[in-house]
Amino acid sequence: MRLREYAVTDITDQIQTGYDPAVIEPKWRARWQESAIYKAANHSDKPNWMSLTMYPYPSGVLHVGHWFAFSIPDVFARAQRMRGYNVMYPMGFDSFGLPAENAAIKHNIHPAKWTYENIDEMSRQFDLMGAMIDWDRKVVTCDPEYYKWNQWFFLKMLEKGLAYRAGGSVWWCPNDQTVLANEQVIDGNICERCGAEVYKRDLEQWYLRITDYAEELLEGLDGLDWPERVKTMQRNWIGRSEGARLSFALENGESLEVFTTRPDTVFGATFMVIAPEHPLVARITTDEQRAEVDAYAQKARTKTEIERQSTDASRQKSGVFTGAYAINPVNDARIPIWIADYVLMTYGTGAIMAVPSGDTRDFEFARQFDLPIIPTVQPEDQPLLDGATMTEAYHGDGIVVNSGPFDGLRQSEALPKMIEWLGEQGRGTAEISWRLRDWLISRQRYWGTPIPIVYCDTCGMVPVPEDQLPVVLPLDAEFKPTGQSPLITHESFVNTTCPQCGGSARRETDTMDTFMDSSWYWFRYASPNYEDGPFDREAAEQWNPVALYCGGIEHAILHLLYARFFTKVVRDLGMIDVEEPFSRLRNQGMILSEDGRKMSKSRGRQIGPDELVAAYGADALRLHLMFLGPWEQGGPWNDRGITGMERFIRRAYTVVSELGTSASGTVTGSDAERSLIALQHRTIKRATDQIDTFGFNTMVSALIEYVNEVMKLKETDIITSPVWREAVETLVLLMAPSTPYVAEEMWEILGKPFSVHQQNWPVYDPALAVEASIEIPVQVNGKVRDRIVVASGASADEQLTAAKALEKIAAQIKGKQIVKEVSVPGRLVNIVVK
RNA sequence: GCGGGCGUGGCGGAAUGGCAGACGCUGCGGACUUAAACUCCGUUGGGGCAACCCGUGCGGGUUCGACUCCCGCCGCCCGCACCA
Repeated sequence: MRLREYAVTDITDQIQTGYDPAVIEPKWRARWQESAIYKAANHSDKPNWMSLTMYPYPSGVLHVGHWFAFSIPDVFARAQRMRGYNVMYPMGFDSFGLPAENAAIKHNIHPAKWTYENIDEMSRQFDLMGAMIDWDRKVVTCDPEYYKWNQWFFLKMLEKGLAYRAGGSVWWCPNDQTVLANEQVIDGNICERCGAEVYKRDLEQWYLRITDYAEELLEGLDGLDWPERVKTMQRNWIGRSEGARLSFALENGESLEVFTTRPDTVFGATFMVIAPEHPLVARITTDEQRAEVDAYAQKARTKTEIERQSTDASRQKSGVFTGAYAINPVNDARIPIWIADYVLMTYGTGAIMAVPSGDTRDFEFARQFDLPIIPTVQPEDQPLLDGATMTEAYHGDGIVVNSGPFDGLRQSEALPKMIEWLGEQGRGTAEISWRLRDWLISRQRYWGTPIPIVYCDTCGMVPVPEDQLPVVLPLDAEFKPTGQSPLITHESFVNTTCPQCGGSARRETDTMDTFMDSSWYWFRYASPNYEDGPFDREAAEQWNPVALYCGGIEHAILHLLYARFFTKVVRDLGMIDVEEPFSRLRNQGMILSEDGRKMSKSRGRQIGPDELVAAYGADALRLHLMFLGPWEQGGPWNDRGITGMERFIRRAYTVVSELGTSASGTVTGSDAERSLIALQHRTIKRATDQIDTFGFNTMVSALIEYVNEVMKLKETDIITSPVWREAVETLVLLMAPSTPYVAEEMWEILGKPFSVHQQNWPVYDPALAVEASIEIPVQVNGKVRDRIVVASGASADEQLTAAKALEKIAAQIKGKQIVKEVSVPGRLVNIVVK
């Protein structure tokens, strides 16, 4: 209804220009739907190209940030289609998740109702945008037909030992009332979703063994055309460290295992540090030290992770001696064992050998508690290091000292030899340590996929058989946040029979992390209604790996790492032969509100596209979003420039409308014609190149410049030439991906058959792009003093001669000595004088 | 602390080592109009009447020529961060 309102105020305007988005946009939207031109067949004589964009959460309405994220990939998809690909631009909704549940609690509306209503509204807005979405492939993850396959994947992973249940210390969000995966905790202790402070709890939960694929997930990054930033973030997260595991004998007969990346410095290990939570602590602490150790361990437990890991300069190392000693395996030195909170139980073995001469943290600790320091690497060309006087640790290369048989070697040579030697002695082995932890997928919430497990009093934990899937999420549950899954109180869901013995049993009531849903959804697009599995292999092979994936940087680790993991699991299940899901990744920047802050719904800072579409049309809004700046950069929203885009469209529309039958003359081969052809081909090249490099802002510039030039020519004789017609047709074709509605309208005005979106992209011909003559600058001492017009293809000498003949140049060089003459054909002339 | 990115008019931004500020917005002047809006034309980095001079965060360097490359700073943003 809103769409109509604008016509009243701008009615005179339309009479003048004829361009009326309020009329043409609904017209073509209906036509596209009727003719189903955006349906992507799985098979075609053209190469397939899936242009995937991270599907949205159905939060309610699309704001301009969504348009930014979705309309620009649409431009790309449309261009790819015109360039000869069979393009699929699918869309779906990531529709399980907390906001639905929160809305339910707050507004007393069922999550399902809320979710499906939002999906309807957002689908409408996608259509408003003019996106070439093939809705027949829509994926909605809260549909039982979809989440059934989440459960199926879970069971397959269980069979393969990739899913397991285990107890442990896990992150708990008191606001969302659920546990979280490590990846969902940011800045040490903040919930990625809601921003609340999270803390650790000991709970038994379901995990997926993503660590089995750590090596492959790391190596696979090298071959991907992804932003370097994202790859770096994943590498950091996976955190591979090469080193060795060493075993230190204890005086009670046990041994203490440590992981170190610097086994070459083991001769400099003067004490050990173990995490306060380390299980050995209780057994090795001496009676005299016990009170102090217990007090420290207790204090460490209550500290938040962020406090413990803070590296503030003000913060000093703390720790307590256990009273126990370990034996350094290489020199039998008796060294004290301390506990300190700078050693984390969650990394390595939870214990370290401390080498204060080579590690900054150990150095600080040694100085703090007056522990000995023995240098093991002597930097070359520097005074001899002395443990008593060193002011900081040295971790560079140098000559090995104080290390028995290794003295005199270079540190870099000693490292592998030392590992080998330790191995021979049975005191250590080369080892690789990872920062990556297994993926915790249990959530104590309602609006998610039920985990298909049954607990039977006699059989224990029993997976729900495949043929009984899906385990349907009951719609009549009480979904209030209690810290337990709301399903617990749903008697008819919980109480079931054991699939093995038929006796009474209880269902698992936790649901899955919604990142499960998004870890394979794009496979589903290939065969969205397939019933014999998550996807039809043959169909999926037509579209995978995904040629282009667009989405926000915020998923650099979370979703993108999980999706890569799932792909490798799917491959190992023999379901499809794909190594990596997304060959090419591009991240859009974030559109902020006008005051530069995040466009959050709760703070009312969302800018809705409907009003803008009503006022300017979807085409103008699409152009405006393209033109804001580099797509990968984003920035604060403003609508100031949108009128410029509207003007551009009107000009194009005017040129097309006035073409008529004027261009029915013959080609004369005039300079004007040649010049227009050259302009046309240069513009084709610019537009084409800029699509490939995601330079959509400069692509729009190229189109605007083209229209502006063409507008000028409209007043000349050239409009009788067929060259003119071709130039105008090219304009419409080049505009088609960016402004799909008006391009379609203009194509019709030109008398061309439906649809402009099924035409071929104009082909650039370098030979035709050359102008007869060009203007180049003439510099004296690097400063532009004048310009000359030369025939294109003029030689360096010809340019120079012409330049010197210029009055201004002659004046500049008069009475001076020419030191050097630079003449670059087609670029410039520079005369250096003194 | 480590890693990455960025710094250009009033604003968004553009520039394979070759005319800095394309393109758009805004502003200013004009045409059209009874008037306004729309549209169209011109103009719009600073200084100067002009010739010219100064200008891409700061300081050096390489080069005939540097926003671009190199070295050293300053500032902002992002990621990682006691990971052994």
